[in-house]
This record gives sequence, C-alpha cells and structure tokens, in this order.
Amino acid sequence: MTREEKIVDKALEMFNERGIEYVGLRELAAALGIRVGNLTYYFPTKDDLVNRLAQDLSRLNDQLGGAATPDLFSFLERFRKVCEHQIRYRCLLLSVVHLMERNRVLSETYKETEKKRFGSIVGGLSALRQAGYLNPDADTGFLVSVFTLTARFWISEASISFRHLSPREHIHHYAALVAKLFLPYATEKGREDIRRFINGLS
Amino acid sequence: MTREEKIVDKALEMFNERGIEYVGLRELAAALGIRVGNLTYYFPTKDDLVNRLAQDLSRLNDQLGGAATPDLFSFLERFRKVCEHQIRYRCLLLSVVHLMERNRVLSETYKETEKKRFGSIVGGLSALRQAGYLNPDADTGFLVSVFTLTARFWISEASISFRHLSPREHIHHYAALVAKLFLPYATEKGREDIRRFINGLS
DNA sequence: GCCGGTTTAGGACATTGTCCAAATTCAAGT
DNA sequence: ACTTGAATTTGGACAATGTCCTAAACCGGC
Repeated sequence: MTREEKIVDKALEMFNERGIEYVGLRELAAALGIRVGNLTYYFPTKDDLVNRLAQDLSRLNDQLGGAATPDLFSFLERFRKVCEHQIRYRCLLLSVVHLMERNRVLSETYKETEKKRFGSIVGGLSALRQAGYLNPDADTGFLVSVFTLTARFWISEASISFRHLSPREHIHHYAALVAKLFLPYATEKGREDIRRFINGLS
Repeated sequence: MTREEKIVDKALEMFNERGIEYVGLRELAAALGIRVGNLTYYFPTKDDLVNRLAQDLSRLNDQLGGAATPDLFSFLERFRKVCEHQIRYRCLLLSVVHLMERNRVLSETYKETEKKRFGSIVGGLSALRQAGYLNPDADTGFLVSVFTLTARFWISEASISFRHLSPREHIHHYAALVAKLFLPYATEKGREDIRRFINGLS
C-alpha cells in the first residue's frame, strides 16, 4: 500500500466520520504520522484530495455496468447498489452543494457525469416502458426528476432526520421509497418486480 | 432601522449571495461600515447570527397559518408560498446539513419545528383524504416522505443543476413536481385541484 | 454636568489552507 | 563505490478565519 493510498484511505475515513470541512490537514497528517507539507506533496490542495475521492466513487459506480436494465427489478437493484457506494463515500454527498460551489474541477466533471447518468436513467425508463414494465402513458419526466432528487439527497436527509438508524435501515427506507414511486405507473408485470424488490430488502 | 436590523439584512443578503461559510465577519463588517468587534456585540458568534435568520424564516412560515388545509389546491398553494420563503432564506437551506451538524441550538430547534411540521403534513393529508381529495387507500407515509424530501432539498438541487434558471422557474418546476406526485392518489375532485394549481403556475 | 450602562474600536489569539526552501532519502548510471 | 538527480520529507511562514477581551466613546437620566 503506497503512501498515497494510505492518505486517500485515511482521508475518506476521517471525512466520513466528521465531515470534509471539519477535518484539518494537520489532523489528517497527524493521524498518518506525517507532516502537513508531505500531504501537500501528494495532493497540492485539499480539493485535489477531495477530487480523488470523487473520482474513486465515480469509478465504483461505473463498474456497475452501463444502461443495461432489462427489467424493473434490476433497475431498482442497481439503485440499491449505488446507495451502498454513496454510503462508503458519504462525505462527498453531504457536502455536494458546497463542493459544487467552490471546487471548479469537481463541479465540471460532476456536471458531465450527471448529464450522462441522467441520460442513462431516461433511457432506462423508456426501455422499461417498451419492455412492458411501465405503462405507455407514464410521465417519465416526473419519474426521473423525483428519482434523481432522491438519489442525490437521501443521504443528507438521513443524516439529519434518521441519525439514530443504521445505514442498512436508511437504504431500506429510501429504496422502498423509490420502488413505491414507480408503483402507480407500473404494469402488472412491473408491480410484481416492485413487490419482489421490496420483499428482498428486509 | 436599528443597527441590529441592518446587520441581519446585510448578512442575509451576503449569505444568500455567496454562502454562509464563505462570508467572513470582517467582510460583513466592512460592507456595513463597522468593525468586527461591533458585530460580535450584537451577535456574539456567527452561529447566533445564523440562528436569528433561521428564527426569522420559521416565523415567516408560521405566519402562513396552521394546519387548516381545507382542499388540495390550498395545500399545494401553501407549499408554493413556503418555497418563496425558502428562496429568501436560501443560504440556510443550502447549508442545512452542515448547520445541523455543528450548530447545536439550531439543530434542536429545527428538529422540533420539523417534527411539528411533519405532524401537520400528515394531518393535512389525512384531512384531504377524508374530504375526498385523495383516495382512501392512498399511501400517505410514502407521500409525506417524498414531499418532505423535496421541500428540504429542492433548492439545493436547483442550485446545482438549474443555476441558469430563475427562482420563479425553479418554483414552477418543483411545485409542479409535488403536484404530479399526488396525481395517482387523487380522486377526480383532487385531480381537478391539481390541474388548476399547475395551470396557475405559469 | 456628572454617571452608568450601551455601543464601538482595535487588536490578540488559535486555527485554517496554502506555499516554499532546505534537508533528507533513494535508486540509477558510471 | 561514488555521484548525480529526482523523489520525498521537513519545518516554518503566510494570510484569512471565528472568537474573545479591554479600553475608549457615546448618550440619556439624575
């Protein structure tokens, strides 16, 4: 394990624990047994370190495979997996608003991947409709909007309102929420997938 | 206009413009033509100033009246008005996660008012069901969850993804979103209110 | 006209992210 | 084995931050 990897690991651990903006570089360095200047050798600025974490999360999500969502169950299951990744990098999502405001690099790459992700969701829903999981007249614009809002901020709301619950319970709650979102727009085949997904959560 | 009011006004203006954590007390003081120490006379800490703003917003929302939501249209209209208040105090909502983590006073009062607000929404929906605007079998737990998530974070998402649009357009988008959320669970009478509300947005 | 509380000024303090120059380590080349 | 040059580490400087404190100025009531 290289020193750079150790820095990334420890940073992620401490950022998740106490929040990105509340972990000083001096604390991080002390926890690693090195000096601050040494930290800035590998990551010239704190933002560079944060960008690295964001890149890691993005790669993790990309590994989940492309837009191949043959059925509604897989679509929901994919959302659940993304939620697990988000928990591992929760510090990023809890600070997403500030990061987008101040960190230009992150802001542009995030916007790019979000655009791609958005397109993939729209395509996925339209595929689900064609495959007979969603009603032909389902308002996909509405569904995508609520879906992306939830995917972005569920973890923020959980940190505010459900701090006493475990990550597993958080995911359970919000995954079920998204599943129920599709319920009124699903065909009988789709409703079957939704029931199966919700039953599998517990 | 007392000096204290001037401070609150200017602080809100600058916080909204550039974000709470990125406006230094020295800048705020300079903009007001006073010294930092003078600022801390009225508000010993920055958090005290933020708490004051939160209190003002809370009062503003309370002025909208209690849980009296006789029909679905009024319920949605009330949401729209809350959105307008939130825009006036948007700095608070954009930092809500960090504020809840660090500011103990705000955290407790917020939790209190949110609990009250939550109960009022649950009661409102149940009243709408009894009044024949929502189907008897509507999943109010689901509706409340999505509704509160949207109410809390729509402005954060807008600041990230729809920065090029105006506040009016933001409200239009998210108010319509919430309205559509109720559509599948509404009776014919309820759908009529939803249509009327959406038409009135433009 | 003085007095006591209110308000203002100015600076000290520790902490933050960033930056830099010197010192040290280390592997490759001769 | 010795040298060279790059990679790494060190320690401290810097400006900016939120907070705190003391002394000065103000100002209305006696």
